[in-house]
Amino acid sequence: MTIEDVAVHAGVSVATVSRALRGLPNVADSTRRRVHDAAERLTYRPDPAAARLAAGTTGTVSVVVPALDGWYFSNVVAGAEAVAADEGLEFQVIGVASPADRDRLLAGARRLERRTDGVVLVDLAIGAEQVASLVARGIAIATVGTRIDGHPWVGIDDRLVGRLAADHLVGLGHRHVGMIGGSSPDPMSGEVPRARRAGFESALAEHGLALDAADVADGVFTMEGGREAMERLLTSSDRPTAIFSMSDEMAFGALMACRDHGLEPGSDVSLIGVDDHEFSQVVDLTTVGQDVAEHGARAARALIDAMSRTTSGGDRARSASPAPDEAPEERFVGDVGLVLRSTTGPPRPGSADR
Amino acid sequence: MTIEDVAVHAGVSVATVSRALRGLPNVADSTRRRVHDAAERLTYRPDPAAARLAAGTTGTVSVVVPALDGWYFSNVVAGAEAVAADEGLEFQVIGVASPADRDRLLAGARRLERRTDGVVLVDLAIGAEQVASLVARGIAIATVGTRIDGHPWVGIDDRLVGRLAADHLVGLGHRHVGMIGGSSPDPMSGEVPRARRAGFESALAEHGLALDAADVADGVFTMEGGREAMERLLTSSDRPTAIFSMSDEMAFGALMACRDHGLEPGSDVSLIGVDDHEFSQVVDLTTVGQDVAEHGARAARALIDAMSRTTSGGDRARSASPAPDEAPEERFVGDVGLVLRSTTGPPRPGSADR
DNA sequence: CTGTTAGCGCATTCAG
DNA sequence: CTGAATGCGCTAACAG
Repeated sequence: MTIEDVAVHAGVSVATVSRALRGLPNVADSTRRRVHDAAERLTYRPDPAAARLAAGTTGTVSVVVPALDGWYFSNVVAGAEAVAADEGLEFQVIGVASPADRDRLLAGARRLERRTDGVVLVDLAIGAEQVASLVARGIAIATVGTRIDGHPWVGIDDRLVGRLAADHLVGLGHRHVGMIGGSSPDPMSGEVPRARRAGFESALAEHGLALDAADVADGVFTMEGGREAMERLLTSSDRPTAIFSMSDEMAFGALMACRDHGLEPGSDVSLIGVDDHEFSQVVDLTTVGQDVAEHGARAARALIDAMSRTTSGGDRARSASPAPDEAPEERFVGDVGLVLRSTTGPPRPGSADR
Repeated sequence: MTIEDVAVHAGVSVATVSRALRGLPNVADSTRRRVHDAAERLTYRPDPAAARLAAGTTGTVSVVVPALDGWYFSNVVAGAEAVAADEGLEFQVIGVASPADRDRLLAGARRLERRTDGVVLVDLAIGAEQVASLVARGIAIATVGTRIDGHPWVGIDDRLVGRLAADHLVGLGHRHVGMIGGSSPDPMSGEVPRARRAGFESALAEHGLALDAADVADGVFTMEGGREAMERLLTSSDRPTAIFSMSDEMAFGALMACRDHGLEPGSDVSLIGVDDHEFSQVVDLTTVGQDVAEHGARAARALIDAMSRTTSGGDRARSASPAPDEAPEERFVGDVGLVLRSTTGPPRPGSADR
C-alpha cells in the first residue's frame, strides 16, 4: 500500500497524490477529492520513515526534563504530548538526570541528532554555545521554567508564588515561618526556587518579618527530600509555627515527618505547598496551585510555531494562523492561586511568637 | 555526515560500515575498529529514518493503555520505556480511552500502521481477529493483565490479591466486610477485577463469611470513583466494618469519603487497597503491594524477544541470549505482598457483628 | 571477509 | 494545475 497504488487508483501521478494529501496548493479541487477517495478506499497511510527521509525533517518534537517521574514534569510532558498528537507529530521525552547527561545530550547524542525538529527544555539551564549548537543543527527551542533569551518561554510568576504563601501564613497570624525548598545539586535548582524564595522573603519583609537561615531546610524536590528537610526543621529547638514547602510532593514528605512527630498539620504546625497536586485534596493540603499541563501545552505550541516558521514560512497544512505576519507570543505566564485547605491555620495560642 | 563519509574516512565500503557499526558478523576485527574510529571522529549518527526505510522495520515498540494517567498505567509504561531505551528502540505510548478507540486503533489506524514493530497491550481485551490482524501485519504482541493465548503475558495472581486482603481483614476480627472495585463500563474491567473479587470471596467463604451484594460498590478505578463508591457504602444503614478497595487510588478517594463522614480509618472503619502507590505511605494506607514497573519491563523484554525471533532469527546485536534455542519465558507472574500500615485495625468493640 | 548494486516510499525540483 | 525524474541515507541480497 504505497503512494503509487493511490496514484494509480486515482489516475494521477504520485506527485499529485503527495500534494493533494498534504493539503498543498496547486491541486484542482476535483483532483484532490479523487485522491482522497482513493486513499480512503485503500486505507493508505504514508510511511513516516519515507516521508522523513525525503523531506529531511523528522516530524517529531522532544521534551527534555530533569526527571521522568515527579508530578511537575509528568504534567508538563502530558500537556506537550497532547498538542503534539493534535498536530500529528511524533513525540519523544528525554530524561536527563545529571548535568553530565544534559551536556552529553546537547552535544549531539543519538537521542536528538537527526531525530527531532524541536525541543522543549523544562527547567534546564544550558549554555549559550549549546543553544547555538541546537540552532545550528536546525532544532527549534522552547523553554518551561528556566528561560533562554530569544526563545519562547512559558512559566509562572514564581515570586508571586512565594508572596502568596507568605501573605497567607502571615495573615493567619504566624510570625515565625520556615521554608523547605530546592538545594543546589538538585536538577530543578536555578531560577525557580530562588524566585519563590525571593518572593516569600520580600513579602515577609513587608510584614516586618525575616526568614531565619535556621528555618530554611533545603532538599531535593521529592517526597523523601521534603521529609528529610521537615525532619530537620521539626527537631530544631525553636521551630517555626508555619512552613512553606516549595512543592506539594515535598509537602507530602513533610506531612509524614509531622506524623512521625505526632504533630497535627493545621493546628500544631501549618504547612503550605505549591502545585495543587491531585493528591493534595486527599491529605487536604493548602497550596498555591498552578496549571502545569497548560504550561507544557503552551510551550509545545510555541515550539511548533517556531518550527514551521523556520521551515521556510510554514507550509504545515491546517495551521490556521489568522495572520501569518503576526508576531508570535514569545512569553506565557500561567496563573497561580491560593487553594485553601486544612493544613494551614492560626498558630496555637501557646506557641512561641517572635 | 552520512555513512558514505565514514566509509571514505575508514577506507572501506558503505556496506562494511553498516555491518561494522551494527555489530554484524563477517567483519574483521581490525576493520571494525577502523570503522568505529572513523565514525567516532566524525560523530556520525545513522539516520533512523533511512535505516527504517531500508530495513523495512520501524525500530519502535508501542504500549497501548486504556488511560494515560493513573498510577498503574504510568508505572507499566515507565517500566517498558526503560527497557526500550536500554535496547535503543523508539518508544510510543498510545492511550485508548474507549472500546471504540481500541477497535479503531487495532483496525490499523495511523498510530500503528507502519509505525511499530510490536505492542504491549495493557489490560486490553481484544478479539481473535484483531490479534490475527496484528500478527498478519508483522506486529509482535505481549500483554500485561488481560492475557492473549499464544503471546507472552505478564501479570500477578489476582485471586491471591483478593485472598490476602480478605485474610488480613478477617484476621483482624472483621466479620462484615465490603468491597469497592471495577464496574463494567470501566476500561480496566475484565479479568482483573473479577479475579480479585473471586479470590476475596473464596477466602471469605473459607472463614464462613459471605460478601453481601449490598456491601459491594462498583466504580471506576480513580480517586473520584473510589470516593463515590465509598460514599455509597458509608451511607448504608448497616455498613461494613472493613473495606477492600481494588486499587490504592480508589482507596484515596475512599479516605476522603471517610473524612467527609468524620470517620477515622483504622479505628472507625478499616480500609485496605492494592498497589502500594507511593502516596500510600503518606496516608499510611494498608495495601497489597505489587511491582508494576517490573511488569512493564518484563512485558517489553518479552516483546522484544518475540520481535527478534520474528525477524528471521534475531540478528539484533548484543542480544546476548546464552542459548538461542531455549524456549522463551512466555509467562511472568509478579510478586504481591501485604503491606501493613495504619488504615486497618480490629473492629470497634461496639460495631455490629454478624 | 568485503564491495557492488538495487531499491525502501516519499518529497521535490523542473518541465510541461 | 500536473507529471517525470532525481535523490534522501541506509540495508540487503548478491557477487567476488
